[in-house]
Amino acid sequence: MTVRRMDVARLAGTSPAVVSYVLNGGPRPVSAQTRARVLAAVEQLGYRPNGIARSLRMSRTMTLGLVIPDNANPFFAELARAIEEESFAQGYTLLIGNAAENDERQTAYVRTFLARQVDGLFIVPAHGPAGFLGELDRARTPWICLDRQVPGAAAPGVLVDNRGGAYTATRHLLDHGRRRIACIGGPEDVMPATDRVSGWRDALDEEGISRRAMSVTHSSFGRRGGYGAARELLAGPQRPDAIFVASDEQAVGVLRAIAEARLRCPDDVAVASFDGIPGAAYTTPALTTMAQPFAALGRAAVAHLLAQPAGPTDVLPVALVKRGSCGCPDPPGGDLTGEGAPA
Amino acid sequence: MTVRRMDVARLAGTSPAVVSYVLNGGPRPVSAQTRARVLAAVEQLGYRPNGIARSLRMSRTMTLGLVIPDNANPFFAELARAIEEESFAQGYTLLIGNAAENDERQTAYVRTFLARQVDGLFIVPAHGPAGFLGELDRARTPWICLDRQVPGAAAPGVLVDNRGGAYTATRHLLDHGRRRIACIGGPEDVMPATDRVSGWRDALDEEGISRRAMSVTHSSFGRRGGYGAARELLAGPQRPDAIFVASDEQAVGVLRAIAEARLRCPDDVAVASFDGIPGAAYTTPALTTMAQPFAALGRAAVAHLLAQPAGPTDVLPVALVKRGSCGCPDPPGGDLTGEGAPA
DNA sequence: TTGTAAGCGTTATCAT
DNA sequence: ATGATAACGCTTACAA
Repeated sequence: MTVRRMDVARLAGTSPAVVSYVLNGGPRPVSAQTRARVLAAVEQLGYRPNGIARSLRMSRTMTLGLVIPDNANPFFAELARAIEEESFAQGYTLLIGNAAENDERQTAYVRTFLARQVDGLFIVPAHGPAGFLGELDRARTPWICLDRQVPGAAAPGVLVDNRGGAYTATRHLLDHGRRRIACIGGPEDVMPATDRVSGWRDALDEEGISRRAMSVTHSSFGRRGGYGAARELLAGPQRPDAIFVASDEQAVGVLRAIAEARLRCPDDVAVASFDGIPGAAYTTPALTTMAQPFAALGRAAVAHLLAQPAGPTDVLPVALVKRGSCGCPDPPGGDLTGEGAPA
Repeated sequence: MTVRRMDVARLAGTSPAVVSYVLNGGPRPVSAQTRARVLAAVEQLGYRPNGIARSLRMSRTMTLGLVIPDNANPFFAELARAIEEESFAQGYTLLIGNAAENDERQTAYVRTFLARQVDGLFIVPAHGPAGFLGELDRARTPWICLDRQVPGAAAPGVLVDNRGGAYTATRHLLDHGRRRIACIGGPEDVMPATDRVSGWRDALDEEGISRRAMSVTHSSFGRRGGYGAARELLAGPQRPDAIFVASDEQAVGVLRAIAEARLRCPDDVAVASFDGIPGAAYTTPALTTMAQPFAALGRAAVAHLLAQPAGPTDVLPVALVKRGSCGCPDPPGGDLTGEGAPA
């Protein structure tokens, strides 16, 4: 059908194996003369090795899989980007599956990725049931969790310091003199969000602020969730003078709600959030946020997955990025952080 | 090594071929009894067919490849999302390669995707040289261009009505009574941007506005490019009362520049842009934009790629979405358009 | 209705 | 240094 390795061998007047040795640089030496003839034949015929056949033979595909809950969410998109970057650097192609917050799709992706014999699997478990675990337990494929841990399984993962980061952000709001600091968290039981709520609480506890004065609102992730939660919060009896928001994406909605309520940020209500997505640098005012180390996360994730045997769960630090929403001076033109490349 | 089809056959007391017939529902019928035994054996052994071997045999991988110039750009991210969605619906897995605006990476991705025997390839050609063409000409793999056309090759593609859309947006600005409508385009020679500049010019021509009064600034795509271009424009001698911006992403930067110049949008300077990315609904004010039909683009792209023989280039319409930046009432809480799902 | 066997294109292990 | 040949795991045509 297409041009096969044997065709090249024939044209070069040698055997198929030698063609492989030339193309793969081993494992056996080839005389310079034959090598030249082979290369010429490859060029002439436009021969391209069939990676599928190679994978079958080698039982390695040089492919990794990543399943994320929702690629419309900039945080996951950025995480995927970082992992793709590092995978590419390591010679792997990355398969990305978008579960769209749907356990069936999540499981379907794990299944097809496994069927495609990926060499490893990254999973950011969607909120809710984890049917994919059933697919994984029989398989020999290594896999790790990212961003969150899945309740049942004891798979290692790569996480960030959610609690400590939230503490730092809230502490910074306190340092700006804010005292009535509300919290807009994620859905009730989603892991990174609950840890962030804990960090916020730690900071207020330390300051001796009574728990009764601590307002926590649970909202879905996403701009809309943040918008809705903030609307209620701002219309309530005890208007906060600051809000710690569990994600940048929600914070974008919060900013919008503040503007619609004819309040000013940061003057009336200061805001600090979490994630450090690129878009956080270009809101008005720009968002003060705990930036996740995306590039480092990508490197850690790939290294962790490929490591044999797998090490314990990695916890990476997050960094406070001060911009206008907390009351710090708003850097002009957004800052360089997270600037998208031209296109 | 792992559990093979033959192991299942042995346990079920039948032949390997029958196992295939059961699992693939054909091509030959299997008695209900044997079918049950096979299924039980599959379940008991946790057998999962090896997709690589299957692909090799079938010379079909049920995989499509997509190469985009820059996945940090929300427009391409959204396009990728739409294509992934439709590919998944059609039973295909999508391989996404991020060229990072680098022709070498672009070519590398085309090469590896071809080596992996993808059944088809979508390419959004990066600005600049197109080394990937060399990889493609020998290959039998079908491929199409998206968003832009590549100068050399005569590959069909799926595009949108850039010129007409830009005309509509500019016309809308004129209808708001604006007359000094500047244009912030993309890099000099990038196709969709030049067409959009043409559409803007069409509208002003029609209105009888002299070409000398038409200010066009070329900037890189991305927020930073838009920000920089707008800064200069607003500091210039003849401040425009409206700006047509070639992409939403640039428009975000433009909005920021307007705010920093202590001007108000839309009162002092109205803005309309192009693409309809989700983020455009959550700026302050929200962006009036020509929305690309992402879902339809995804469907058209997949259908086009899989169609044999390939049809002519598709051109899809774009739709004016009126929000606050042009002077129309700003819908509260952003509108539903492009709302990210929770995560 | 079921068993057998020939490939798919590669790599690696034999001999030579 | 090189030429045959046996897998890798699957699908399907053909024989029984």
